[in-house]
Amino acid sequence: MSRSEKLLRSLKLKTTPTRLAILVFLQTHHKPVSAQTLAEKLGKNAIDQATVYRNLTNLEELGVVRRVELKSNRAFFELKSNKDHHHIICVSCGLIEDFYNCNIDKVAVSALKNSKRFAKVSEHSLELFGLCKQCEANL
Amino acid sequence: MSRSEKLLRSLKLKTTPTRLAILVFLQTHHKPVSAQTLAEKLGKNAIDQATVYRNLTNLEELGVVRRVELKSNRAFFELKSNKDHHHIICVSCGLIEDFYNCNIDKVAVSALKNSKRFAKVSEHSLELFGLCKQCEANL
DNA sequence: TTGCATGCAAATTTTTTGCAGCCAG
DNA sequence: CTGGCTGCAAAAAATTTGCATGCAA
Repeated sequence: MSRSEKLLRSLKLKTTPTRLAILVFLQTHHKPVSAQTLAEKLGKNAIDQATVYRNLTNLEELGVVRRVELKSNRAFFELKSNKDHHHIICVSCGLIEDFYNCNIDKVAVSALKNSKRFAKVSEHSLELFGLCKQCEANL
Repeated sequence: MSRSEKLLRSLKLKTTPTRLAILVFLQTHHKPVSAQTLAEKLGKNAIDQATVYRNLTNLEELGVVRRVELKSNRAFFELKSNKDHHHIICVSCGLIEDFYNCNIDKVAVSALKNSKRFAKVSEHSLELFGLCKQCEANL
């Protein structure tokens, strides 16, 4: 039984080909993917976009998938990993890499200390935007 | 001459009532606003949404306005301030507060150090999500 | 068998674009 | 006067929903 299949079991979701394909794709591509890309790239007999959205939404609610905002009007999705990681994105070519060590705890504590109305921080989003070496060289 | 008017002058944009209204609104409400809200709330004779988007896009390109991602499919916009600030958002009621001290430089330097392909970081996005005291009390 | 999942189509929601007329400079 | 702005309407893009059928458990 594959890793994705086990995951579905543990989530008490049915192991359908579609769902499996989506999970495998996300596990293979270690970077955020748009719903559109998923709908297109999944096999020859493309999977319906509605199904893609439904599945992504489900998996997000179950805490398996994270919705990432990377500028543009599109939403991107990726598997949550145990490591709290973020992205560094090239504004010129769109290259995406992960990075770690965001040191958010200190920031969150300090933010709460300075706030009168907030009680706690449970999540955060953080993306860095810049230039990759190749794009910088071509400027 | 108002503050907004001066700003428009310095940007070499024409001082039209619409543009002025948008800027004044953003300067008054110190928090991110959706294009929809702007289009609705601006005076009795609402301003066309296309115009709102066009202006927001212009102002963003000119570096005056920042597009903020706050979950949901809508984009939010706010004036850029000289201070690099971020938001802490209540996931229950939507309350938004600003916070400062995000200490991004260290994070960026460390991310670049660990990356083989990236040359520099020029921007970043960071939002904290959590619960405000009131919502936590009502849980 | 039974209900969760899927495909298909259509509805929503959000943002962009074309075009003709208007107005600030 | 003139090019940049605007409103209106329509197009495009992104996401969600309804419904009948299909398939995993």
